[in-house]
Amino acid sequence: VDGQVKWTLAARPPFSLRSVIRSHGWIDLRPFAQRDDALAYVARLDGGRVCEILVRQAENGVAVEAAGDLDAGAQAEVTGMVRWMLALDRDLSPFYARARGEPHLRAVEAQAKGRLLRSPTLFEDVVKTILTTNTTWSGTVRMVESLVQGYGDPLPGDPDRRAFPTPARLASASIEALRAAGLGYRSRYVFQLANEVVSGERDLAALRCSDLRTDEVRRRLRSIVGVGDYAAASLLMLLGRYDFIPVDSWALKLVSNEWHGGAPVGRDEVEAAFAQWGRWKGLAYWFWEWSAPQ
DNA sequence: GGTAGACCTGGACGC
DNA sequence: GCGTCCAGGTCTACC
Repeated sequence: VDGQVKWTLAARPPFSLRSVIRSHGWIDLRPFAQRDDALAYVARLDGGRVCEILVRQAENGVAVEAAGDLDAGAQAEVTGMVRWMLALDRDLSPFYARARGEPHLRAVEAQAKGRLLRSPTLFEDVVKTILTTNTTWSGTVRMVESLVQGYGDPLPGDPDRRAFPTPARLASASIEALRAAGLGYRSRYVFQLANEVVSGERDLAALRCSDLRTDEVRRRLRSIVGVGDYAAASLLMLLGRYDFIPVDSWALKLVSNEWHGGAPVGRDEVEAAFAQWGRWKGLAYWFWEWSAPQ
């Protein structure tokens, strides 16, 4: 259509785009997509403009490409988004130092594992996380797809692709409409969160700043209706706080096979298995190379 | 502070 | 074919 802007961003080494993309399932959720070796994302910028961002591995970081004639302000906004989505500045050196002594984490440093792909806004990640609970992964993919198609702003030139819905757009929907979109009982949670954000009653952006204690961030996340222990731990991981393990049925299975001979275990056993990792507990769990076949 | 029951939905499994 | 169970859990109502 119109022009393209291309620029590069440095990452704190070691960095691997491929490892970020594979860090968890988020890449399968719209508006993320994978295009060959590139990470694609349909972004909605501040003024409401929608554009596609393409990110590729570069020498010491990533090359960013955005369609359309972005002015300096828009370009700066995209830069901020990409830095956040890929956690380009994250320093994992203490984790890597400890991981060197652990055979089950041997590969993390060499493959630059540890960064988790995240959405540009915490709102989007909270909604997506709520949509992972008590369902299958294919269900999550379907629900996010439905939300984006139904309420996201279209990409000019390719209106089948859409940005993630804004809180305002979701707040202006109805619980019934969201339920009909396939969210089931979770529609109430998404609707309420969107309304809290729009009214200013809930400041998710504030949770991104790092000077709050992890306990306090966790308390605030848990106060979102629909966010329980698992979802809060998951979101804390995305925020770079690894003190809690997102214990789901899968985690129970893994720990049971690894250390308990397949006997049923509970949340406590999962936490205990990784307690020695302290503030790196969540990462050690997430990137653990399990010895038992899954 | 801890634990049954209910909850949208669709895919997997047993009969 | 149909019922049942359960999934990357959480809420609510009761102890």
